[in-house]
Amino acid sequence: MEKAIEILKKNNYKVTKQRTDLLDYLGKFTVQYVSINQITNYMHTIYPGMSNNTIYRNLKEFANIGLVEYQEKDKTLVKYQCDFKNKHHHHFVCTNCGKVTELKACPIEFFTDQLPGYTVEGHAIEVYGLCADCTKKLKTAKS
Amino acid sequence: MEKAIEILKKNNYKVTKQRTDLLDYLGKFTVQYVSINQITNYMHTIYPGMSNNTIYRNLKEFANIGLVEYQEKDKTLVKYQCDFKNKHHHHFVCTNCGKVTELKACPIEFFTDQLPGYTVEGHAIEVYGLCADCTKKLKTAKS
DNA sequence: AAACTAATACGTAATAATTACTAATTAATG
DNA sequence: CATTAATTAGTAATTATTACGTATTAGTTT
Repeated sequence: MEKAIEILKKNNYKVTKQRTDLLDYLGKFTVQYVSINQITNYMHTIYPGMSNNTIYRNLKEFANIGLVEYQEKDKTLVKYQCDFKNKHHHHFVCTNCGKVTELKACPIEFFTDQLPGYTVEGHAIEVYGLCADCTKKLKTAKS
Repeated sequence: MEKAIEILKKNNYKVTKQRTDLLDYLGKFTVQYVSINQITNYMHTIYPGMSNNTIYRNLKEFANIGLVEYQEKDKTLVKYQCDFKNKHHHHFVCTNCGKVTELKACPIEFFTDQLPGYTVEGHAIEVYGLCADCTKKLKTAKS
């Protein structure tokens, strides 16, 4: 979590105990998402009166500086950054076990190529299905 | 709207006046999204006591049979199907004027190729930026 | 190390957005 | 036109998010 603290400081955010505890918790979720609701429940065990505002604001700020990623399909789910060296990437989400796999290649040219004169500023991509493990399990279950 | 009614029937959905009126209204939105909230307001002018349930359920059903498309980024926005001949496609959304442009090519192989052993069931893609018109306008505005 | 200050958090409430559920209504079928 | 299964109304509950004034605190300065 040292890296997260550094990034906070680098972006002129204060390092509060609420933030470090939130980041500590989020750090457990790098290959799966966790619901904001569950985060709130957990944080309330440490800070019983913690404001929703504080949680929502911090998650947004963390996302802005690349510490946290929201799930595209369901914005009530977030996870800790899984690749600090390549913050721009997309995810495969297993619909069975929830495991998240980072996608390396990003084919944005595919789209920019068919949009002459347009200014492409951003894009969202997310792929769903069964991870390799779940594919195996479900195949053998059928046979 | 004849086509929409046909598709409803083909999928064993009853053709109610609420549905036809809803589809009539949605039909105005093929190149831009409309908020569910605005839809509700409009429908209430025709059916003052119309239930939220009815609107949400119908929108979901319409989406399932390809009559309606949700915006990926903001699920409170929907639009009428813009391409019945190629229902699987993605959208570019102009962040300035809201205009939606259909993307033709879909590079899903890019992702399946890097996911050996996985079962890819679906994906969501959406591209954002300025459409050609808004790009021009904003360029000339600067110069 | 005390004081300062801008950022952050609290506490409470309001607002959206969505879903739930039962009774009443109605489209489609024969 | 009678039947029935699907659909809708009406009402309320739940979930998710935002708002805002006050209090607290991290980081800085004196």
